[in-house]
Amino acid sequence: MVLRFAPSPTGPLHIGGVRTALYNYLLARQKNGKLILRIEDTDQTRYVPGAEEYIIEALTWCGIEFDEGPHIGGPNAPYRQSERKSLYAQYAHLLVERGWAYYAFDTEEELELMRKRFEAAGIISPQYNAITRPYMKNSLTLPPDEVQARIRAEPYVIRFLMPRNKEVRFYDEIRGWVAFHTKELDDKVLLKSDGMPTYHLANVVDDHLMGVTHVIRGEEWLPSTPLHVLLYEAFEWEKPKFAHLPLLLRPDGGGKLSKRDADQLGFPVFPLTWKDPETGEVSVGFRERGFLPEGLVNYIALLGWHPAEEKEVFTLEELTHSFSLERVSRAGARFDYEKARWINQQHLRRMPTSSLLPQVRAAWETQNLPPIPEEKLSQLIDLAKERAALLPEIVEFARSFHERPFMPLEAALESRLSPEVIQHIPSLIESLIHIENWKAEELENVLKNWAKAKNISLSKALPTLRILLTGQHSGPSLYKLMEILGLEEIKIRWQAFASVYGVSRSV
RNA sequence: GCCCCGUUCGUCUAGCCCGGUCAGGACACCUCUCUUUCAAGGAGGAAACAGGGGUUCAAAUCCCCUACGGGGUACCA
Repeated sequence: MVLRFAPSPTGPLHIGGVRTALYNYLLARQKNGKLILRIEDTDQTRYVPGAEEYIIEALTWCGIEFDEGPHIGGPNAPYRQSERKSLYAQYAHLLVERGWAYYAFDTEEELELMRKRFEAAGIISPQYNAITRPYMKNSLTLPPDEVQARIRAEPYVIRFLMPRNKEVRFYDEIRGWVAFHTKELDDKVLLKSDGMPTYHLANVVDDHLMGVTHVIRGEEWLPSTPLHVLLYEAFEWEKPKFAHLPLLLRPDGGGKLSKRDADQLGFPVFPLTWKDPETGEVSVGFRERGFLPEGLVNYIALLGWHPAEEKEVFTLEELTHSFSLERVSRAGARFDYEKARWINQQHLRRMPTSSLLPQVRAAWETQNLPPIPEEKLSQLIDLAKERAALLPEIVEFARSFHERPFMPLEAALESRLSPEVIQHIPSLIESLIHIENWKAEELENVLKNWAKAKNISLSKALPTLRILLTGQHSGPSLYKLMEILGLEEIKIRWQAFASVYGVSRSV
């Protein structure tokens, strides 16, 4: 089983592309097959610098690894179609020889003229086909000697000679039998005037040459599949199996998720942040938003595929075992950011703190936050990961805890303070000093005894204590937080509070 | 316009191929519960077979039509 992912380096890979790559990857791993990355850069006018590197980095981040590709080489090198350019012409000419294709010399203006003329005659969208072909300048209408002269003297394209009236049927692994009629299809250009192949020629030639057995791609390719099927026939090659994945739709369902939606939607559509080299525009990626690759991959796997069991949280490894094309659905799926967050949260909770540590540490440093001991950061991650959906929430929690509360407090926090509780804090500090076993459990005992002794309810005391110690009105267990804070820091924070709020006795 | 693909809770979907369970799960939402708080957790709730015709004792499931949505219709992929 040989599969491939064949993106075009015209910009950042969006999330739909990641899913296509993912499904190819899952199948390749599951069946012990081979996965090839092929760069389809046959349109030189749409080339975007950095796009290829982006694609590779993004897929690598997701954990999608290839067996062959431009970044790692392989027996089928080169893997960029621009570097395979010389290859395609001979195949195009072979088709001409076999009568499946022909030369065409029409200029862009002439094509435009033809369209206008036929439109005026009442044809809705004129194509280069059996009807219009006889009126155009090509090797089927021009005398042979003129054709030869033109081939030598001017640019030309090679077009596929679409059979007049034939039904093309093929089996789609997801949709079942699909049929098209050739009378609806046109004479697609196979080889462009710059010598580059179009996608249609290049993907068929390369898939054949690289031994690809399964073509898994987006649904937008379904309408051109009959052409590809005919090409395999014309070449007398065995065709691969086809599977066309449902599209990833915008949350409103109004079309496929596209690059343009990135900014308006309020959530990323790219795996990594992308800066447009032309406009300088920046689109935030899932990685930068704080998604774990495991979370993102898990979520997008679920868009259009459903596991046989009732389970939703999967590692990449588990996905390779559970995935199957039979359970891919046919209808387009809308991207639900809330659920994506939830899935990510599940992964965050399962992730050992030790593997979260480097990532949090990295974010900590890029934000130039005050130094923090490894041990303490680790303890904070432990507490925070249970309640965070995205990585930055952990960083933010650790930061807000590590930094001393800003005094005076904001009015909203101030209003939650209980003066009665504050009166008794000095005596609490006194008790804390005598604790031998500085652990959350012991702190809980001491606090409870203190509250009892002072005849104040815990539900009144704890919020006030939390605010003056952490500057937050909610968060993880206060006992645990106090354990991490330590006696000295608690004293310091209490003093800072007391000096601003004028509590007479301080410790 | 034409061609192709699609249509089950707000969303992702199970069930459809091989007609017959209160149409199941998850996210989000609501209620209760636990908790010092916010989350998380636990319990419960509301919520869908696009419409119309057939076929059948029986249809979400098979057939046809309609509507709606999407994709394609380039010397773009």
